[in-house]
Amino acid sequence: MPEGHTIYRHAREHNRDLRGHMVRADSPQGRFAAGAALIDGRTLLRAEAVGKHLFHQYDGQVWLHVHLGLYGNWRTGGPAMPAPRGALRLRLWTEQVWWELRGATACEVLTRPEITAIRNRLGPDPLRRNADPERAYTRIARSRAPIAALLMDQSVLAGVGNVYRAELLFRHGIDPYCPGHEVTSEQWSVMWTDLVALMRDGVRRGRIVTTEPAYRRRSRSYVYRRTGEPCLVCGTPVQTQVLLARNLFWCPVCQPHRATVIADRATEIEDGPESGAW
DNA sequence: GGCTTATGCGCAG
DNA sequence: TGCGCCTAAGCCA
Repeated sequence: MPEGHTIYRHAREHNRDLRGHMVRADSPQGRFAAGAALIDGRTLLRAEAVGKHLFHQYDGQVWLHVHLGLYGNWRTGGPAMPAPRGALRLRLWTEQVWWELRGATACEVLTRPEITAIRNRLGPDPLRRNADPERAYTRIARSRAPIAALLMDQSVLAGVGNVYRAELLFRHGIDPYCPGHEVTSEQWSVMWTDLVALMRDGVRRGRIVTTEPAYRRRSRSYVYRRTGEPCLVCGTPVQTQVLLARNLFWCPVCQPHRATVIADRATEIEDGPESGAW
């Protein structure tokens, strides 16, 4: 599931497999033929994830930008490369390994200024060590938009998708419709710390798991895609509503309207007997 | 095997 | 606001 943790893993694996190697590239589907021709035969200097964006830097000032969108996916294997199947947008390979890209929203060769422009429009990425949570909070604190919408806005926060959004709000007892400016600095600080831990855990596992161990056998998530099912904590049916064309999931009891209760719940979770697992 | 739904985002209008 | 992307997991038969 391509939220930030997935892209971060891809970048890490591309560095492991391709960095420092002369990389062959083609586009059996033909849609990226010109771009693949530009990459073919160059050495990968570095792969890097920023939010949900993946960048490859090749020698000769050639940059590849990939955004998986909803359907995109990478597959890998090697050394023998299989015959092309389906709409295969891009293949990258060396003597030892191959990578296949299908269904991506964006797959393009860009110039350095274009790469910089993409990076500049992204908010802080919780998976990056130097990320500044205050940059996100500045946007949140001056917005009347629902916090659920702000968390998905990649210019506020980079790498968070629908799953982390829903689960983070549940874990902190926050009503998804709480306006950004009602979220206090203290609350944001706790949420950010939790989000960093959740996303790092996602990188480690290769999947999103947000429930505490006590609930984990019943579900990997508290509310995401659990419409109508009982809330793991209080039993109330999980609610769904479409917000900005995306499904929003929440528990109306555990996520009361606004601030006061939030601190209590966050503490409860952090002090839980199983919290060491994070 | 078929059907439904989905993690995202840019674009048309 | 709704569509296109065109894959894959999860579900049902």
